[in-house]
Amino acid sequence: MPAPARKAAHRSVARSARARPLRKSPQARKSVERTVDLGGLNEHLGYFIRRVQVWVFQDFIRVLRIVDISPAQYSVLLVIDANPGLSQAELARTLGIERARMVRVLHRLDRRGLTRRLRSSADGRAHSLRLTQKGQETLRRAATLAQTHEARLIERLGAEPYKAMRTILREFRSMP
Amino acid sequence: MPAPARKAAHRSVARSARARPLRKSPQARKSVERTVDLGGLNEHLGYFIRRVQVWVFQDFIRVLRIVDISPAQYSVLLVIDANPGLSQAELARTLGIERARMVRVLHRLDRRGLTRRLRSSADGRAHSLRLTQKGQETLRRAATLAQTHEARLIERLGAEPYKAMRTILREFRSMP
DNA sequence: TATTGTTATACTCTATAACTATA
DNA sequence: TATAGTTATAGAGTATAACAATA
Repeated sequence: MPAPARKAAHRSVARSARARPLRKSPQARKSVERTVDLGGLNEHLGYFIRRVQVWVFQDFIRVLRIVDISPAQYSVLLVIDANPGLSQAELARTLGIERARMVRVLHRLDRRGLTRRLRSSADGRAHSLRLTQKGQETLRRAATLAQTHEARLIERLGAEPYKAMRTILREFRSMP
Repeated sequence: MPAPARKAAHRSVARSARARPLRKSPQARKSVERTVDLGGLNEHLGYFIRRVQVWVFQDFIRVLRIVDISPAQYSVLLVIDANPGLSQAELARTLGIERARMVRVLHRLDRRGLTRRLRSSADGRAHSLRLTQKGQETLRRAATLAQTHEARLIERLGAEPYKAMRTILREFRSMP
């Protein structure tokens, strides 16, 4: 359910300190550039959650570019793989993606030959979702790359903080 | 730098268990609806980070609807307030928002009379950003509401996990 | 009546390229 | 040559409403 990004762009905050003449103007404005104060933002966890989340998506997209699978597509493939035959509505509710949005996501995966939509035998309205052979192969390749991404996240957060966040957030997920 | 949402929509995963006849079809498909397996997604912290982040934005937007301030706008107001006179480029880099995107954000805040863009005396190219009187008042009201949101997040995560994540993520932020 | 898949509309956000005016 | 502000464009995501077929 993410917002893919094409390229790593955002960097901000900590810019690589580059040596420069550093003119002594009244406020020495230029030298301040690297130390902008976040102000009250420091008191909002949501801001920092957003920053990590953006980093995660950018890294994920970069690492999985070879297979051209976005975070949203990856989540869809994994859930179909784990629940063959489930419907679009079930899938959408599970991942928190709008039903209307899911239609396009699946259209695209179908066009690429990664998924199939069969008429459900139990419910005439519903589609029964499956991965194709190619879909399973692509998922396998994607999963390997996704592990690389995960390793980078662990390295970046530190093993202990990573485990701590895992415990905390998997709990959060199941809440009402 | 967020993606505002109009209304709380996403719910998914844990649906309020509703009593139902529960027909005993071969796979009892319907009863499965509430227990769709996330599969390999369980091994990706990024997925859970994304879910909390979405919750945070939705809650923030809902709580601050009275003042009509989005997460992105709020972050912009806070940073300008803490660094009066900074330029658009500095602001954009600090928050990880594209320079081009920042133009529109500030246009809108200017139109609402919350911010001002003055010509910088030090650099003829740059704008010197300030909050107006109205901007400061709006920020004050927004900050009060944002504290309400923060309290909800703490309640939702638990005080200890909240503090733990705060420590972890504020560290993450300053990394290269 | 409610749900499923679908189409359509409006808006936000990201990424990119290009232009101008300054430095 | 590089940077600041700007405009424009393409694509993805979100929120909503509405519709036909089916339950």
